[in-house]
Parts: sequence; C-alpha cells; structure tokens
Amino acid sequence: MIDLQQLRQNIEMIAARLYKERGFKLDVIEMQRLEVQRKTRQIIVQDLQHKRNKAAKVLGQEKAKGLDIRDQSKALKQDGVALKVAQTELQALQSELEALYLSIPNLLHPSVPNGKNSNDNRVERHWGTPNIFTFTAKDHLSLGRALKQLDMERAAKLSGARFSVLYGDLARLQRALIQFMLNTHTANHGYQEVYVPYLVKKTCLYGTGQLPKFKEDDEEFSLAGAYCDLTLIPTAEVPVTNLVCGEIIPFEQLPLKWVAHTPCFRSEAGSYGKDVHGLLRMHQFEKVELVQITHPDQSEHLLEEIVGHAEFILQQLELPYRVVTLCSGDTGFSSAKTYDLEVWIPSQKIYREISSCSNFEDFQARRLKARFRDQATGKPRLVHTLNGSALAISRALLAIMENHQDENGRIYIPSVLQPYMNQQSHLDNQGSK
RNA sequence: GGAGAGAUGGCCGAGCGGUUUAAGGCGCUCCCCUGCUAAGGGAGUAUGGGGUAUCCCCAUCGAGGGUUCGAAUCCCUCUCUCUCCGCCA
Repeated sequence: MIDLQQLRQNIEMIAARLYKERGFKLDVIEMQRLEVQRKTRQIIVQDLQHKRNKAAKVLGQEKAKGLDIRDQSKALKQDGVALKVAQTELQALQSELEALYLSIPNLLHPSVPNGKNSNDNRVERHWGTPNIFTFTAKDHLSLGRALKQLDMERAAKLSGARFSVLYGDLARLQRALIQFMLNTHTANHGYQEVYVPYLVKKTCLYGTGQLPKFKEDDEEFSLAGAYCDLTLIPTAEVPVTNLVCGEIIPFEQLPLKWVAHTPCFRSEAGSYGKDVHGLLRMHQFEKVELVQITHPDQSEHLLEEIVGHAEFILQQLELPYRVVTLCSGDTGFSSAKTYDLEVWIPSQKIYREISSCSNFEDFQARRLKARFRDQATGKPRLVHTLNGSALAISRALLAIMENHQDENGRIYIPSVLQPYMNQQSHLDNQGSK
C-alpha cells in the first residue's frame, strides 16, 4: 500500500505517475468522493460516541446516588440506534476505500527505466562467457533422461504436467545446491537461517501483495475443506516477510537478514503453452530466498548487496549470467525496483531469469504494519522490506546441466558443490539405476 | 480425539456491569537528593485515527458478533496458549 497521506495531498501528481509508470488508472473523482464521505461520517460517529460516553457516565453517577434513571435511559436508546446506523455506513465506506487502496501498485524508484515489457529492461552487466560447444549442446531434459536421473513421465503419472522426479546423483545435486546456498549465505553473508510453514493464511498474501488479484488467474494453490483459508506458498517471501507482521522491531536489530529454503507452489495460470517441458516452469520447485527487513535509509544500498549475494552464488557455480533492471512495465505490483539475474541457457541461446531481487520500500511494511522504533523521535516508523532469490534451485540445476555438459553427456559438478557430493566431479550413468 | 484452565500495556498482575480517566509492581527515560556505589524522592513511559491542534475527542483489554443508556467485566462464535488423558513422526 502506498502512503495515503501522500496520496491525499498530491493526488493529481501521484495519479499521473501511476498511469505513466504502471498504466494504472486511479479514479481520482471517486476516491475523493469516498474520502469526503468517510471524513464526514467519521466525525459524526465520533461525535455520537462522545455523547454516548458522557451520558453513560452521568447516568452511572446518578444511579450510584440512588436516583431513578429509567426515563433518561429510555431517551438515550434512540442515540444508540443512530450511532449504529452511522457506524455501519462508515464501515461500508472504509472497506470500499480499503479495497481501492489495496489495488494501487507501488510507486517506482526514479532509477527504474520506462518501458512496456521485458524487451525494455535495462542490461546492467554481464559475468562470464557462454561456452562455445564443439558439439551440439543438448537441453537439460535430454541430458537428464540419458542419465536416467530425470523423469517427467512418472511425475506426470503422479501429479500431471509441470512436476518432476529426480533420481540418484541428480537428486543429490539438487540437495547439494540447497546446502551450498544456505551455508554460503549464513557463513559469508550474515543471514540467519529460518524454517517456516509452507501453508499460510490468506492474510499473509495480502501482506506481501500477492493478493488481491484482479486478473482472473489465481496464481496460488489453496486447500479445500476444513483448511480452506490456507494457501501453499508461491515463494518463501510470503512466510518470511510476514514474520514481522504487526511488530515494532527494536532499532538496533535492523537489518534483519533471513535466508530460507522452501519449496514453492505456483499454478502457472496464464502461462499455458509456455516452457512446458523440463524443469524451467513447474508447479513445485525449490528455492533459497533472502529477505531483509531494514531501516528506510538503507534499503536502496541493501538491494545492491542482495544482488551481490545472489551473483556470488552464480559465480561460484561457474554459470554465465547478466544483471538487468526491470523496466516500469515489467516490475511487480509491490516492488519499487527489481533486478533480475538471468543465467545463460545454452539450449535456448538466451538468458533466463534465475533470481529476482526487489526493494519494496515501505509498501509491504504498510500492509503488514511492520515497524521499528525511530531512535531520534522514539516513534514507530515503517521498515523497508527487500528480498531476492539466491537462487531458484531447479533453474540452477538446469543451468548446471546445460552449461557444464560434455559431448558424452556427462555433467561437470562445480567444485564448490563437490564437497557436498563426496568429492564427485561429474554426473554420469553410474549414479542411476 | 476427550477433560479442564486461560489470553489485560515493554513485562508481571488486579479488575468480573457505571467513581477505571485500566489499580499496584517491575523495567525504562529524565529530574532532584546523596562527595563514589547503594538507597531515597518526583515526573514521564502504548498504538492507530479525527478535530476548532502547545489542547481536545474517538477506537483498541486475543479476534469477530450480541445484550445494555453504559462492557475489560455478561452471552455467542472463532483463534491461540497451558495442564491431564489418548494417539502419533
């Protein structure tokens, strides 16, 4: 949610920005109409409440003196009815305004380039150079099948399309990736490891901005029946960021830095026919996620730090990548600024997203009511929240398979992972049944 | 799953229909006193919102409804915590 005080004061300017940056049409007339009504209603309600409180007090004192208060009591009944009516009207206006405000996307950071879609993203830098293969490079699906360690067919038998089954060394390599990333971020980058629920209440999704959705598509998986208010997390961002929901964090604890490994569940509604084969786009995948809860003055700088942490992993895995700043049209609803890390995919000869690092500034914090106590004033202020994938595990696995293959279909295991693989240097047919 | 007990400010804890404007204590901040330390005295100490804004008002006692002129207090529903029994990784 954006700052309402700011919105009310500079409504024309902010409406213009929302339209220019996001193509979001804010109904200024309607909003102002509702605001005026809300304000007058609120004054009426509070006035009636004030009268009620005073009258009740006087009545109480008279009763204590032993006076008969039945007539006065009866006379006050009408005020109670009027109050209830006014309260109901106020509530209706408030929820209408609330729904409107929840639908407004975040304002973008000035450094975000203008643009419509991913074609307009700004490439910041490259690292590494894509391998030039002296043979025809295979995609990860054929490589995995040849190794008998990747099985989409049996996965489909269990759960349908967009699920995977891994065997043997490939399954172990996925586990090694998770371990390596968690260990690196905790030992080298100062994050605390955190284990969180994979099922969360809907309110958590409002907090981080996945809900409300105005598209038809429902991106998340929800449970039915007795637990129907629970949803499978689409990313660890949701449970981890919601840890500070409603809290006032002591100043000296900032920044809070958490790293979590979780599976992620996405319906992928709206991406029918896109990336239907292999590990690229699945309903269930593993991810190691970084989350920071920071002082407002630090978030801009800490976004760069998070990107650095994700880049470090890619470098250690010896994978060529580039860093892009998402343009205005490609930046997510809640984000003020997002960097994507894109890893080279030899079979497609393009860079594909493997990490997304965002600064949400106070947008999520306002929804979450996540604050810290300002040292100077002693008053609570909204924190800033950031997160970054570091990395998407399934895509890292895929990238390793494709970038580190040789002409015999063996796959080189990056040296940083070998300690997690009993010093094994390659994936080959030995690791499967 | 069965039986019972709870949820009050940063913390402990009283209140069980109207002198509560949430007692009292602890902690914290500032001031005073005491030549250090300890002890003592005084003041302050939630969050959100509104207004005729150095002041006033409204809301919040786990959450949501209800009863009442008036609810922390009574009733209903839900959530969570604790104790005992059962079951279980």
